[in-house]
Amino acid sequence: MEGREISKAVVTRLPRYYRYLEELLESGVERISSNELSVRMKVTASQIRQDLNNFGGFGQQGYGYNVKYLYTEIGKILGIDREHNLVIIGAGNLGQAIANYANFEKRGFIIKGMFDINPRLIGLVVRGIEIRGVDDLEQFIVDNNVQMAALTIPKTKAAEIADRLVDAGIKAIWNFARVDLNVPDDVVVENVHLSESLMRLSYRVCSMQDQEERMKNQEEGKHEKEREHRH
Amino acid sequence: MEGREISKAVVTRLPRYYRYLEELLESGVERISSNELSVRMKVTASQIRQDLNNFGGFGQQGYGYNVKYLYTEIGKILGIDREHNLVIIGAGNLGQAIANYANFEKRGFIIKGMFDINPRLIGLVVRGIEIRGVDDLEQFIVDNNVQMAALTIPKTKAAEIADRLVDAGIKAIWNFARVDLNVPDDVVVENVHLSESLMRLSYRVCSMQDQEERMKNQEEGKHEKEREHRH
DNA sequence: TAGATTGTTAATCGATTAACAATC
DNA sequence: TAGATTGTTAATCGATTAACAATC
Repeated sequence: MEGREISKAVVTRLPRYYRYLEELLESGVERISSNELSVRMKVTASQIRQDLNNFGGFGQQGYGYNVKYLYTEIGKILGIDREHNLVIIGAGNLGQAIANYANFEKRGFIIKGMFDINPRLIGLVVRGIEIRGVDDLEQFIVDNNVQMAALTIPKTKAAEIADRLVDAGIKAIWNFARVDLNVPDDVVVENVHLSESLMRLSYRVCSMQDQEERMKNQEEGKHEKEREHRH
Repeated sequence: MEGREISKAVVTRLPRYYRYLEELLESGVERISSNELSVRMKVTASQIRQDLNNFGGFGQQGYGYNVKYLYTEIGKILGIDREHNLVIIGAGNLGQAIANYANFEKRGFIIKGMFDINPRLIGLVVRGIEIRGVDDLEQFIVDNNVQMAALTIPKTKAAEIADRLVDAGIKAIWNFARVDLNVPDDVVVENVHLSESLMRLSYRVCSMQDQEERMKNQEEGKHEKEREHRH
């Protein structure tokens, strides 16, 4: 049962719905139609209804969607209602940034431990969490029932650590290292490749410039022609 | 001319090609066929050829692609061959993580300045860059010919700062704040919504668990039936 | 030349949008 | 009840894959 596979595109959009519903909730909006929401989010109402109906009928004809109810339901779908025990591997700036992001705890992501290879970091305390050496790693994961790991270490060490995490029973890796990890089918990896993100930005700003350049040249070409005509 | 619009999906994949080509280059591989590359990258050879041919014919029949040439050309397409002056707004852990990521400079992204609102951070020096107060912001952007800004501040301040950046002439915003920014058409925004990324991971690990649960139940159901049959 | 592999066209697949009957 | 808006089916659009002629 429940055989339908949810497309990747839909999963990508779910957290964005969640965020907009949170904003609506905070500003005291009780109900919203797919049409109103579509205007705010700059997507089609049709897409919103299609997306939501992958998971069930959360709305009511003639009324729309109850904001609080829909918010809660999407939270359940995303697994935000459960608790996820997390370790952070790599206690550099990025690892610490994640550790300090308080909102994560609010959503059920509990940082159980931080690890690093650098002996100068080991023993330091960030947000009440002691930074440990990676020797402990496997035992710690088992003892603390850790399910997820954020990987904020250089790519050179990432593959090796990922293997150890998987062997220790980790089921989800949030990968910030600049490599694609090879893991078994029952382990999920979510990549945050910051350098790729920055390159996309670079591509887009450059192609925007090129476009403006072309339009300007076109303008000049027109003027050129006009001048020619006058001769 | 050059009127064909490149699809978002293609742009997303380009930096990944770039990364794989870099690896090949580093390991001394001179030439590669779309087929070999497709195996490494776990995509179809057809997709690789289609993607690349959006920008021109970089390969040669019977030979494949010259790794170094293709790497350079994709670099040009991504704008990595040019220099981009960058400021970081928000000098917290995340801002510092970006400032410390040396690779960015290697690819032509030059961090001209860092800014923060927190007076306790102002005056500190990170990687040789002094953290400034935001009063300076507009003047600094103009004086230093800054084109891009990384926004690593809380969502409450993000919209206001984004407006100021745009007014000062910024053309690209790398947005880490948990909001969608409203900017004019000629300004590009690349979002890195970490909380959404983590929720996607959560979704996927939960649906993986559910799936395994279902399979287990199915197994048990089968055994149940077998037991019934024996009676 | 023969073999390999591209560039490109055509076929397929999936995702998005439109439309509307169902129903609150 | 009448009006509004969903849930869902059908139509459209775009992206991916397959196939193959061109050509190195």
